[in-house]
Amino acid sequence: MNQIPCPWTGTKLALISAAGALFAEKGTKGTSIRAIAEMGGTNVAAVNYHFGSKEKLHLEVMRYVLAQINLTSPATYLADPTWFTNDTSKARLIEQLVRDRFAAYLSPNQPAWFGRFMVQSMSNQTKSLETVLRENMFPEHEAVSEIFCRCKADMTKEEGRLWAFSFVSLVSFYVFAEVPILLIMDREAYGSTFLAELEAHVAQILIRALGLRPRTKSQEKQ
Amino acid sequence: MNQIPCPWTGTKLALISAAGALFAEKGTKGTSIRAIAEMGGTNVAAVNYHFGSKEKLHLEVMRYVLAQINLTSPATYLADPTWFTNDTSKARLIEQLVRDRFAAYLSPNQPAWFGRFMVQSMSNQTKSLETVLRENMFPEHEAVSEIFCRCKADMTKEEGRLWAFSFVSLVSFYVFAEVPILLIMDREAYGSTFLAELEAHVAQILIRALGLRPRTKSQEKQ
DNA sequence: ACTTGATTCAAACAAATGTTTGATCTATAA
DNA sequence: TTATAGATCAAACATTTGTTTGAATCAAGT
Repeated sequence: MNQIPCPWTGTKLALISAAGALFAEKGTKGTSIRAIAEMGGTNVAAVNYHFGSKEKLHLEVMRYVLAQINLTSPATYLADPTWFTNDTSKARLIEQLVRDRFAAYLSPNQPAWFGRFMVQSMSNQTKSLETVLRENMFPEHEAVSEIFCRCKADMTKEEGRLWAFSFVSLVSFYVFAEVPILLIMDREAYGSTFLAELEAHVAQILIRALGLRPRTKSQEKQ
Repeated sequence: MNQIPCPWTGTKLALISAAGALFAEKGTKGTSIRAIAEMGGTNVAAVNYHFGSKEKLHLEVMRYVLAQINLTSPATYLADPTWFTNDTSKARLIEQLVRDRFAAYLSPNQPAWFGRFMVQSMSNQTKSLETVLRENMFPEHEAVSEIFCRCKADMTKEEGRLWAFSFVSLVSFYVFAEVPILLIMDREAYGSTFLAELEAHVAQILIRALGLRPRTKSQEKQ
């Protein structure tokens, strides 16, 4: 059978997976190269051989995660003007954006450490972070801003950016504050029905705040 | 002159301040006791003498920050039923809540490391975190939930908790993602006028999402 | 079989880590 | 002054850290 071309295979992939899981749990500083090597089923020297250093491995894990989550690019929606023809359609787009994010970072289909790893990486100022921000996050954020600009009349570019921040914050909070949230809600983990509730809640806030005409009762039921 | 009673003085205070600033920047694991001692103007042994261990110092810094930010307890607003008499008043309460949070974590009056330190502490699961959560954050969150319950008809306790999460997320994102945000907005730091814009933006989202009657144009001008 | 280049490994390296020790300093009270 | 308890300090402790080294192993090509 044909092999899907993937830049991460064998030992490199094993190290990235191990490092990702450990970085997510204990932080970059908190996990040793020895722990990574052991979980990856290889030797202490492997990390420096394959990646050059611990920090370069960290950068590679970030790239790997961003490639794997395969978030539908907001620019895709932007290219289809039919989304912006009426309020109902705009509302559906917002729901879709929220659904995409939840799927990317909180879906049970994803390795559990994806979300926490990104949060850990975001909250520490490193060169790796700035690199990844410029490569991936900035263009994505601009696209989301543009979407919000088109969803509400008289919205400036700058206001659009603030809406994009609010959008991201509402979703990523459930990754960032997973521990306190689960403690407060008295749950072991995010279940799929709970995630669906959260998704609906977040989408509703944005849709109403944007002043998009809410769907009728019958549509809501469906 | 009378001295205000404060459990943190002298060397202990110097160590807490130094540790807080360093923890905020580099994380708990990323800062050494030696660095803390040097910045605190004392010796390496001081940390273990005054606090017992690095982790106990971390817990003490959390307690210190929560005591210093002196966030107006949401329970205070809850105790005054006049807030909930009409939509305009409810909207003012939401604005007040947002203002309180911004003042607590992003105001230039506060040491710059307060916010980043709390974010760092929240995103790593430690015993210290769980202790502080139970001591301070849980009751506070319950109060915020209750406020939201009273701001919108037919809101269940569980829905109120989700609203409280959304409220906290919208504000704390500007602390958590300070680095990316400043890069995107092309600024050196949060200025007071920019903070005012953010405050207004967040408050507006919540007020509109709650369906509270927006104030009239003349009131907005004022 | 031999060569070559890439990969793996055990061992060692220097530097940095959190913590402990025992002496020294300081201030208060007898 | 002397005694005492608390605070500070330089030094040392045992681990752990990221990284390097050089030999061993493997796979593929000639």
